[in-house]
Amino acid sequence: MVKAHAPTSDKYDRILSAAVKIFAQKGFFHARISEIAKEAKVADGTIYLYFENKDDILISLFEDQMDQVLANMKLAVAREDDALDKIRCFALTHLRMVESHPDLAEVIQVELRQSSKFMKEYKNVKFLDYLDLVGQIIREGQAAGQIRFDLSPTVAKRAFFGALDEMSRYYVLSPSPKVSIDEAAHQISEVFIRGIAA
Amino acid sequence: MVKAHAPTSDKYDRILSAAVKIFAQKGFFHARISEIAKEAKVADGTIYLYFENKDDILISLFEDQMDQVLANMKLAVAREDDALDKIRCFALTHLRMVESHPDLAEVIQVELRQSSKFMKEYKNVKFLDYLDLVGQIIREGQAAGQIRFDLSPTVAKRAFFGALDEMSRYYVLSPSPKVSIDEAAHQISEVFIRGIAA
Amino acid sequence: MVKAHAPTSDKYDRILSAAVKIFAQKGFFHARISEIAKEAKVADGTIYLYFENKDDILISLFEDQMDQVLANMKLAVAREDDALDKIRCFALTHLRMVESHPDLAEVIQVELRQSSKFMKEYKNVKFLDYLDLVGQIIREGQAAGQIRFDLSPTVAKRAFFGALDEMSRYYVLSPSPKVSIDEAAHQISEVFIRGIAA
Amino acid sequence: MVKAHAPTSDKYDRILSAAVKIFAQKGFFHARISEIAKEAKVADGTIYLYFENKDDILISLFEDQMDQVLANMKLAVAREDDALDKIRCFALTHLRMVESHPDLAEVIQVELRQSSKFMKEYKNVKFLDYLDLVGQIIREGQAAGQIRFDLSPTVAKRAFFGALDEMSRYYVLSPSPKVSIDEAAHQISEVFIRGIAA
DNA sequence: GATGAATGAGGGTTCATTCAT
DNA sequence: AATGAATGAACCCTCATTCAT
Repeated sequence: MVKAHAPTSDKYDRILSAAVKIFAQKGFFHARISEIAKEAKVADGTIYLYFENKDDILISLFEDQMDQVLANMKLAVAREDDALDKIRCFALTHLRMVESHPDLAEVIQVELRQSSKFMKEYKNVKFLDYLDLVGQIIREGQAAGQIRFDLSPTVAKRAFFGALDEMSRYYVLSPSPKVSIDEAAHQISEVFIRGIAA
Repeated sequence: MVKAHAPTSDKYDRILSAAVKIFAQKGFFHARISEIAKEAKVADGTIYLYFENKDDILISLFEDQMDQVLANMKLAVAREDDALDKIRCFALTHLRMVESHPDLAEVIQVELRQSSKFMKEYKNVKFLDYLDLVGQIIREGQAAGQIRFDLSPTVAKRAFFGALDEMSRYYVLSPSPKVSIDEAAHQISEVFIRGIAA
Repeated sequence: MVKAHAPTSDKYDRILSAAVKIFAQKGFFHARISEIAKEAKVADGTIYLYFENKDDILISLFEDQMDQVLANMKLAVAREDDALDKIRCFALTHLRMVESHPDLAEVIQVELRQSSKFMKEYKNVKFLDYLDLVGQIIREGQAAGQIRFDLSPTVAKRAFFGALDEMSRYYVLSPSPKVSIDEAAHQISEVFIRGIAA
Repeated sequence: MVKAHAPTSDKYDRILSAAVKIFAQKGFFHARISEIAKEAKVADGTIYLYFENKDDILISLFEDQMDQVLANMKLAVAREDDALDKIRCFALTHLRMVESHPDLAEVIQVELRQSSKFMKEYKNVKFLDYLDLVGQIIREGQAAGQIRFDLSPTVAKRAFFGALDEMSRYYVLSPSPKVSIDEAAHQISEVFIRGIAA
C-alpha cells in the first residue's frame, strides 16, 4: 500500500526526524510509536497515514537517508581525479558524516544490521550501492595500475568499509574518543592505500 | 543473583545452545522464551532457574562464548612468534571460527551490537579484551621495528577487526559467498600487513 | 499518574462497577482483569487507560465510594440536633447503606482490610475520617453533658463502629439473616447509648 | 486426603509457626510457599507432606489456633461466676491474647476474613463457637435477670465481639497505640455492660 | 487529513505443586 | 520421610494498530 501524503505537509519529515532521535536513544525495539508521535508533535494515528507500520519507519528512514548519503559521497568523491585520493576522500567524508549526524549514524550502525527483518528479508540495495562505490574506485585504481591486480575488490571494499565502520562504532558509542575524526580517517586510508598499492 | 543449579545437569548448556539457535533464526526480540525452552527440551519456567531473564540469556551466551573465543584465539596466536604471522593467524582463526559456528557468529554479529542495552549500558569487557589482542600484537610489532611507529594501535586494531568483521557479516548473511574463507583471511591480513609495515 | 479520559465517557464508572461486582464475587486476588473488562464491556487494555494497575482499581473504588459514603453520612447525621439521635442515625444509615449496596459493602468489609498492601502501606484516610464522624458526635455529646467524660472517644468510636461492622459482616456473609437491619441498628445504638450515657 | 505425619516430628508446628509469621508480614496472597519453607527450615516439598496446599496451611493454622484460643477463653471465663464479670473477663482476655500474639492476631484479623474462599465456602465453625461464648454469657445473664430480656443475643454478641475486634485491628495495625490494652478492655466492657444491663 | 481513545493479541515471568532421587 | 529441581498453567500488562469522530 502506497501511503499518500500532501507534499505541503512536513509531517513526514517530522516523523522521520523524531524516529531517528528516538531509535538512537532507545533502540528500535524499545522505541514506542507514541513517543515518536509525541516528539514529532503529531497524533499516534497520524504516523499510520505516512508509514505502513513501525518497520516501515525504519526502512523509510534508511532509504531516505541513504539516498542523501550516497549522493553526498558521490559528489565528494567525484571532486578527486586520482583513485587513491578518492579513497582518502571516502574515508574522511564517511567519518565526517558520522560525526555530524551521530543519531542517524547510530541508528544505521546499530539498528539496521540487526535482526533478520532488516538484513536478510530486506534487500539492502542502498547499502550495497554505497559499498560498491569503494569497489568502483578500486577497479579504477587497478585499471590505472595503482592498485595490485591480485586484490579482490569484493574483499577489499568490505575490508575498507569495515575498518571505517568499526571506527564509526567507536565514535558513536564512545563518550570521549581519543583520536580525532580526521586523524582516524587519515590513518585508515593510509594503511589501506599502502596495503593495496601495486 | 547467582542462580543455583546442579553441575551434573546439562540444562544450562542446553538452554544456551537452544538460545543461540533461536536468536540466530529469529533475532533476539522475535525469539520467544517458550521456543527456546522447547528447543532445549525444558519447561519455560526452568529457564528462570538458570537465567534471570531474557536479557540475561543473551549476555550469558555472549560472556560464555567470548571466553571460549578469547581462549581459542590466544592459544592460536601464541603458536606464532612473529607479530606479522600473529596477524595472519588472527585473521584466519577469526574467520574460521565464524565459518564453523555460523549461528553463534550471527548472534554476536547482529544481536550484540544492537541497542543501548548491549552496547551502551552493558560494559562489553570481553569484546574489548578480544579487540585488544590485536592491539597487543601491533605494539609487539612496533617494538620489534616491524610496524610503523606513527600508527595508532587504537585505530589500527579497530580497522583490522572491522575489516574481518565486515567480512564475517558477508559470510553470515550471504547465502553463497564468492570468495573462500582462507582466501579472504589471506587478502585481509596481507593488505593490513603491507599497510602497517615499517 | 493521572490517567486521561474523556469526561463524556462512562467507562471509568463502568469499570469500577464491574470491579465491585467481580471483587465481591471472587475476592480481589481471584478476580481477573479480563473478567472485569468483560463485565464492563471494555477491552482489557482499556482498563489501563483509566487505572494504573489492578491495585489502583481497588483503591480508586474505595476512595470513590468512601467519598460518597462519607458525604451521605454527614448529610444524614446533620439532620439531627441531638448527639444521641445522631448516634441512632449513624447506626441506621450505616446498616442501610450496607443493605442497599451489598457488593460494595462486601468489598470494603473483606478486601480493604486485607493485606499490608491496603491497611498498612496505604494510608486509609477516608476510613479514618468516617470513623471520626463518630468521635465528633461523642465529643459533642460530652460537651452537652449527655455522655460520660471518663469515656475515651478513641476507644468508644471504635467500639461503636466495630459493633456495626461486625453486624455488617453478618449481613454481607449470611444468606438469611434472622434480625432485620432496622432492628439491629436499633439494638446496637440503644446498647451503645445506654453504655455511654452520663 | 489425610496427611500422615509422625508425631515425633516437629515439622508440622514449625511450618505453622513460619506461616503465621510470613502471613502476618506479607499477607496470605503475597506469602510464598518457598519463604515459609525457608523460615521453617524445611524443603518446599516437605510442606506438602503436612498440608494439602497453601489454603490448607491457613485453615489449619486457624483451626489449630482457634482451638487453643477457645480453650483458653473458656478456662478464663469459667473462673468467674457472675455473667457481667465473665464479660469483663472476656474483653480483657481477648485483647491480652491479641497483645501477646500479634502475628497470629493479625493473620486472623486480616487474612481470615478475606475472600470468599475462607468466609463463604469455608464454614468457620470455630469462629462461631468463639462468638457464641459471648452469646452463652448473655443468655446466662438474662436468666439471672442481670441483662435485659429485649436484647437479642444474636445482635449483642456480634456487637460486643465487633467492638473488641475493631479495637484489636487498632492494636494490630497501629504502630503506637494511645490507650493501654487493659484500659481499652475496661472501657469496652463497661460500656457494653451498662448498655445491656436490666 | 488528523486525532487519540480504544482495542486485544501476545509473551515474559511467577510460583504452587509434583516427583524422581 | 525429605528434598528441591523441574514443571507449566496462568495472568497482568504493554503497545502496535485501528477507526469513529
